[in-house]
Amino acid sequence: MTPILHVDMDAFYASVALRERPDLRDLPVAVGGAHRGVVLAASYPARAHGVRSAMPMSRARRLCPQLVVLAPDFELIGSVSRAVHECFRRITPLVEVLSADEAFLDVGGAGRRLGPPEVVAELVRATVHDEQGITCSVGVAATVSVAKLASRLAKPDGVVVVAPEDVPRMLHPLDVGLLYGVGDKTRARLQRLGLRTVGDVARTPRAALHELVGARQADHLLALAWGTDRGELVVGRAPGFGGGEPDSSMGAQHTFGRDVADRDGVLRELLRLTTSVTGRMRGRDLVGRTVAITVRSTDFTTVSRSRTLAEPTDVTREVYETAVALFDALGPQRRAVRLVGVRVEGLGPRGAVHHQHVLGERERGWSEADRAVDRATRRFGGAAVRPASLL
DNA sequence: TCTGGGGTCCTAGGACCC
DNA sequence: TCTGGGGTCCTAGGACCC
Repeated sequence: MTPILHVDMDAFYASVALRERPDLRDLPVAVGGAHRGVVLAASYPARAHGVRSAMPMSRARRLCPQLVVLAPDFELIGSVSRAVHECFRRITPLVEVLSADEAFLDVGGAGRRLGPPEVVAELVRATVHDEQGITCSVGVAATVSVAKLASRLAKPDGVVVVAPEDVPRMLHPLDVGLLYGVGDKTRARLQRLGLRTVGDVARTPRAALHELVGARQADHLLALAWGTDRGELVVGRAPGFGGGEPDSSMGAQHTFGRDVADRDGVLRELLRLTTSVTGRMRGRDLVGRTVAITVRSTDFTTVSRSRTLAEPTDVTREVYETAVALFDALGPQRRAVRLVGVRVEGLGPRGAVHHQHVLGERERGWSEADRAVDRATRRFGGAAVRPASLL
């Protein structure tokens, strides 16, 4: 059994923002959209007022009227994230990146060089703090899910080590909602049946749990509840954060500042979103076969529709026309639209596509037009070239 | 000014095929 | 002609994670 570290930045987006604004350090700060947005991260003073991430910003402001709201600087966040991942890889090459601010480190090999896991954990924390000026917390355990729980218990700015023999004692009193994969809905379902703690789940017969949440989820929960999930890392992982397999879908969605009642307004946004998605696809030489749209109405009801094409594509025009057809097939909108989204699924490398038929004149023309736009965008920026209807 | 935006995975039914 | 049984693809929705 090799020790695994789970490293998790403390209030990452907020910490990055506060690095630029040290004058706000002791004030309640939230990063997120000021309008119709949610809290992406809350500083610890803000948390003291009950502000949490994923909370609507309007609610956060009610809880804490003096809350300082900052817009996220995604470029800065991305560069700090890459730098932090680099710190990890200097300590061990065995890094599985989970997201911008989280990773697992297998320090079995580094142990010989650097010492026992708790010493390596402190080394990681000191390095990140010295180089990036932000704090993180580290959990140490033999499996990934226990390490992840341990880092949570270590927050903020600490280390928690869980020895294998301590796993049940440490896990079983915890709320089931802390298990990876148990969100609000599953937690409520389990609670209705009297399963409140991890220990309650651990002691439930497999067959009974199968009935409750399905076979797959049941096996998953039992493994987590006993701390017997995987102990090997998938090095790389998380596309965009450090390699790994390409995405299997790419999409974009937008919540309107004010709900939109007219078709043209929705289609304009669909075109903007499609342009962004297919541009990203071409940038990574990916094509996809299934086009999906999401439409959320004023009353928050959300529908999705998808259509699989005969051939994979990265052509803006094709994806857009499919998206419009899917939208129109919904019929006249009875309620104003709050959000629309476009997603292309079933992605694969462009080179691997064998065309069943010779590309028609029309398709080839649009494909070349897209590439010309991409070149111009690279040279002159995104504002330089855009569809006429977006001007 | 209740409820963002980027994803992944699972389920379940129907079509279709052998 | 009392009706199997997989496997795969497609679609819609839902839950979850960061």
